[in-house]
Amino acid sequence: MTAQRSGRAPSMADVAAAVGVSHQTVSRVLNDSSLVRPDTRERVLAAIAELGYRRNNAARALASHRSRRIGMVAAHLGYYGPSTLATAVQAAGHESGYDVSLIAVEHLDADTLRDAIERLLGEAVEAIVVAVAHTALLTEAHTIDAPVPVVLAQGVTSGQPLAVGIDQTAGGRTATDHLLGLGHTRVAHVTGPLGWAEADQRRVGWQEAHTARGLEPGPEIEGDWTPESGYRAGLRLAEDASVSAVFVANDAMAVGVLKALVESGRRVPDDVSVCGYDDTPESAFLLPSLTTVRQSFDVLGRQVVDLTLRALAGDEAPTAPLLAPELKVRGSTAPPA
Amino acid sequence: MTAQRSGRAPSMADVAAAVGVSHQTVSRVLNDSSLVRPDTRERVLAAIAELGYRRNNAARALASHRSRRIGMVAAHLGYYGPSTLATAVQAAGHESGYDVSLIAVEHLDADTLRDAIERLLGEAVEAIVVAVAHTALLTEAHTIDAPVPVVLAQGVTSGQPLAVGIDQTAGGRTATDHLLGLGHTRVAHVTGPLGWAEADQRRVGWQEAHTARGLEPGPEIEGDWTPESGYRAGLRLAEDASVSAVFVANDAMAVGVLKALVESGRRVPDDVSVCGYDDTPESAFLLPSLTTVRQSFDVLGRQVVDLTLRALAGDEAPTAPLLAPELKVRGSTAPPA
DNA sequence: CGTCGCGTTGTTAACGTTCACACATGACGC
DNA sequence: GCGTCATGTGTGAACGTTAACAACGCGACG
Repeated sequence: MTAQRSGRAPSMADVAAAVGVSHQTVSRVLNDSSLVRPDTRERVLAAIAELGYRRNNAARALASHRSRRIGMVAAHLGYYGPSTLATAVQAAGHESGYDVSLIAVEHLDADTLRDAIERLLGEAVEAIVVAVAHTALLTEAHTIDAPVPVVLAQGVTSGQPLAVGIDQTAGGRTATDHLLGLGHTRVAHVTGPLGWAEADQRRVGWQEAHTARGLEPGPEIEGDWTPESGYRAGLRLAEDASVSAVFVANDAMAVGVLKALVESGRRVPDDVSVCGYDDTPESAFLLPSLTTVRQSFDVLGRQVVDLTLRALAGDEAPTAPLLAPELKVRGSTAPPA
Repeated sequence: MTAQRSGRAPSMADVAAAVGVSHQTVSRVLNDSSLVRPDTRERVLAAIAELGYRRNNAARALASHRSRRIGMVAAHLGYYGPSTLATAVQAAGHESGYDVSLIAVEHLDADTLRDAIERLLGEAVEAIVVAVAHTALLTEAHTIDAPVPVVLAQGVTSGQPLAVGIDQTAGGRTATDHLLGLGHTRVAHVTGPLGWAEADQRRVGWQEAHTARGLEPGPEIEGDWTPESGYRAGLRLAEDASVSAVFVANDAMAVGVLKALVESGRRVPDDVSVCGYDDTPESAFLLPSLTTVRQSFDVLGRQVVDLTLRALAGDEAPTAPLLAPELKVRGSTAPPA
C-alpha cells in the first residue's frame, strides 16, 4: 500500500497514492480547507504520519509566491538590548505563523546592511525588520527600495511609518529629571557613540531635562557602550569635584563608571549619583545597585511583528506610537551631600 | 529589448530573452560554470543588472535538492555565551556560502527542541546545529533521527562525533586550581542549575581539582545563572567564616556573590576570593575586577561550521577536539589572609 | 423526473530553477 | 578530407507544491 519511492523524502503524491486520493486532496488537508470529508482527512492524516511526510516549503513558496518568512537583520547580539529584541521578534513572528530568518552581524555598516538585505531577499522574505542603531544607517535604511516592506525597529524618533521604537529621548529625560529632582543642579553625561541614534536621543533628553529647569547640562564625555569606555570616562569625571551626578547611556558603561569613581575615592551615591540605562539583569546587583531605565523589549518585539503584518495586509504606511521606558530607582542615586 | 512580464520579479527566462540566449546559459553564468564565452557572460551579467534580476532560491532548492542552508537552534540568547556563539556560527557559515537559519527560543525543552527542528527541516536545512545546554536534552538530541546531520555545539563532554564544545571540566579545574594554588585549602562553589551540562561539568572540574590535591571540596550551593541566585548564594556563604574562596559558575552570578559578600562585611579578595566564568565584557570592571575563565566562542563557531561541512561532505562521524578555556587572573582572587 | 446546486474530488497547468542530455561549431590529427 | 574532440549553447523534463477549473455524485426543488 505504501508505494514510496526510495531514497527521497515522501511527497504529496506518495501520500496521495498511499491513501488512494489525488495529491490535491492531500494539499487541501494540509491547508485545512473545509472541503474535505472528515473520514478522508482522517485517512490522509494517518498516511502522513505513517510515511513521515513533511511538506516541502521550497515547492510551496515557488507555487504560491508566498514564503511565510520574515527577515530580520540585527547587529551586536552580544549586547543586552539587541539580543532580547531579536528573540522577542522571533517569538512573536512564530506565533503569527511566520518564520523569522535572523541575520546576526557583528557590526552593521552600509555594505553589511545591503548584503544582509540582499541575502534575505534571496530567501524570498515577505518583509524585513531592520534593527539598526546608527543614525547614518537609519536614513540609509529609509532609502532602501526593496520589493517588500522594511520595518525599522530601533533608533526610531517618532511615529514614522513602518517604524517602531522606544522613546529614547523620554528615557534620557526621565533619568536626568530623576537626578535633578533629587537636588543635583547639574548632571554629567557619558554618552554612547555619537552618531548612534539611541546615543543621540538619550543625550537630547538629558539636555532637555536641564533646559526645562533653566539649568546648564554638566560635562559630557563620549563613550562607546563598552565598560572600558565607561571606566575611562569615570576617571575623568572623578577629577571634577563639581560633578555630583552622572547619567550613563547604558548599564555596561555604568559598570565602568562605578569602578572608576570608587577607585578614585569618590563614594556612590554619597559623593556622586550614577544612573544607567537598560536594566540588565546584573544592574540590580552591582555595588551599589544601579538606578537605571528599563525598556520593554518583549512588547517592542510584539509591536514590530504587528506592524509588519499590517504592512503585509496592505496598509501602506502603518504607524505605531513610541514605547515609553520606565525608571528603576535603586541605590546608586541619592540627594547631593 | 527588455521583454519583461509586468508585476512579477524577472526570472531567468526574462534575462535570457533580453540577451537572446537560453535560460540555461543564464543559469550557467550564475553558477559560474566555465563553459560560457566571456562576452556572453558579460552580456548576461549586464542584463541581470539592468533588469534587477534576483535568483529565486525556492526554485533553486526545489530543483537541486540543496538549500545551502544550515539551521541552528539556540536558547537564552540573552546570555553572553549563547549569543556570542550564535553570531559566530552565523558568520562562519556565511563565509562558507551557507545561510544560517537561527531559531532563538527563550527556553529549550524537549518539545521546543522538537518543534524547532521540525520547523528547520521544513525549511530544508542541510544540517542542524543545536546549542543545547541541558543534559537531559543532550541525550535527547542524540536520539533525534533527523534526515540531516545534527551537530551539537554546547555541553559536549569529549570528542564525540558530530559535537564540538569547550572543555568545561578543564575550565572548572583550572579555576579551582588557581584558588587552591594561592593557598586556599577549600573552595566553595556556586553551581549553575544542575542538570545543565555546563553546570555539571564545571562542578566536576571543581571536585577534581580538590581530590587531585587530597582536599575536600567546600560548601556547594546551586544557582540558576542569574545574578539574583548568586546574591542569595553569597549571603549564605558570607555566614560561613571558613569560606575563603568561591568558584562561581558564571560571571552573572559572580556579580551577585560579590554584592552579597561585600554587603555582609566580607572584603574581596582580602577575606574571600571569588572566581567567575565567562569573561563577560563587564567582568574586568567590577569591584574588584573579576578573575574568570574565558572561552573563545569565535573559534568554537568556526569549528562548529567546519565540522558540519565535513559531515555534509560525507564524513559519517567527524570529530573535533574540545577547546580549552583560559584563565584570566584579576583582582578578585588573592592568597588567604 | 430532469435539472439545478452544492459538497467533494480529480485534472492540468503553472511556478523558476537545475539536470541530463542533444546539438552546433570549430580545431586538430591523421 | 574526414573523424574526433573540446567548447559553447539549446532543449526538454524533472522538482513538489498551489491555483484554477472541470467533473462527479447526490439530494432538493420545480
